[in-house]
Amino acid sequence: MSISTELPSTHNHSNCINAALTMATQLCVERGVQLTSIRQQVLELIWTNHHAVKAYDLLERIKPLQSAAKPATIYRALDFLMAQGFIHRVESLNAFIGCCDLKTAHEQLLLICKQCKNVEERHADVVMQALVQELQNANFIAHSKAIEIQGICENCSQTLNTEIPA
Amino acid sequence: MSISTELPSTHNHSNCINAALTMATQLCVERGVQLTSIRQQVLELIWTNHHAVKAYDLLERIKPLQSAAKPATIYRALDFLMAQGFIHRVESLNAFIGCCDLKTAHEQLLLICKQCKNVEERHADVVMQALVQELQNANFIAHSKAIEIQGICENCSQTLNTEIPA
DNA sequence: AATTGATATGTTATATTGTAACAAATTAAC
DNA sequence: GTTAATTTGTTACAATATAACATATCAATT
Repeated sequence: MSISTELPSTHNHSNCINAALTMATQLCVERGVQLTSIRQQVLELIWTNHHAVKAYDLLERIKPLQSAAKPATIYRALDFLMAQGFIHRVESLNAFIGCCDLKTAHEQLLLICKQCKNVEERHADVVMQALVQELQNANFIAHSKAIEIQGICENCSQTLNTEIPA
Repeated sequence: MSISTELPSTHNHSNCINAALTMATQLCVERGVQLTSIRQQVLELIWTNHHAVKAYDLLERIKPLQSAAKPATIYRALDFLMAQGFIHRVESLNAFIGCCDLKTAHEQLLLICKQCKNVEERHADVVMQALVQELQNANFIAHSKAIEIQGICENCSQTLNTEIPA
């Protein structure tokens, strides 16, 4: 049995990378902050695919480019990218993904596929509105919201279904 | 300025502890699994209050009772207690809390107060229903759901409001 | 161009969180 | 009582993250 570890073939990933980098560059100019080469390299490495990436994997991957890189190098870049909203931390994986929606910067739903490791970010406005209402009911002042769902994505469950004989 | 780190005075915490231990004991009998003394002690230590507790803090706290305790001692007990649904892992804190709702065992909303460190578990049925619908829309098969909100709880924001002069 | 202040990076060391692997002990079932 | 399964002890280490301080870079002003 083969297992899908890819996104649908309709997905042209270079579009994702280009859009993210262009947008980040533009926003940094607007905000008067510096997208230094280390920060840009880390952002590009995170955007290698739609998997969540671990800090120490980033460290290994950046070493050919930045031979002096140490853990702090990566964590500082990650802190910057998170502060700017360019990436998300996936709490349940201790890992990081690129943010797919830099314009609205809503906090969103993360669908984490255990099979292919892709993480999909969804708007889920209905869920978010219900959540905001519930937080009001609780008189809770939210600073950050993380909704992380672990399971099997559509693509993987279809692949499994069609490849396992009855 | 004083800062509240307590629950409202209406809260009688020994009720929480007793209920949790009684229920856990009963469920272990029903399920034919062993609530050994280590496991029970860890569960009690988690229920010391409504804060999320870190594994290594539990290790320090259990040492007077179990002098041979090592990290694995704690992590095994935590694994057991999670498998039985007696505790939750708080992903965004790398910490653990007692589950307040052993009967229904719904996955719930965690409200994490940065001020007093208490973690409140809420049913939030509307949110959960919206979430289930959204997951159906996405054709995502969920195995676990974590909704973790960081912020300031009702009690702390009231305390702050009344104690900071205008 | 030199000075300054702010920001970013280099570097070392260490803290924190979590697991693997195998031996020994305990418990439950026969 | 013997056996099989489960639990615990123990050692070692892997993986994740931060503290602290030195150095370098950059941009704005003298």
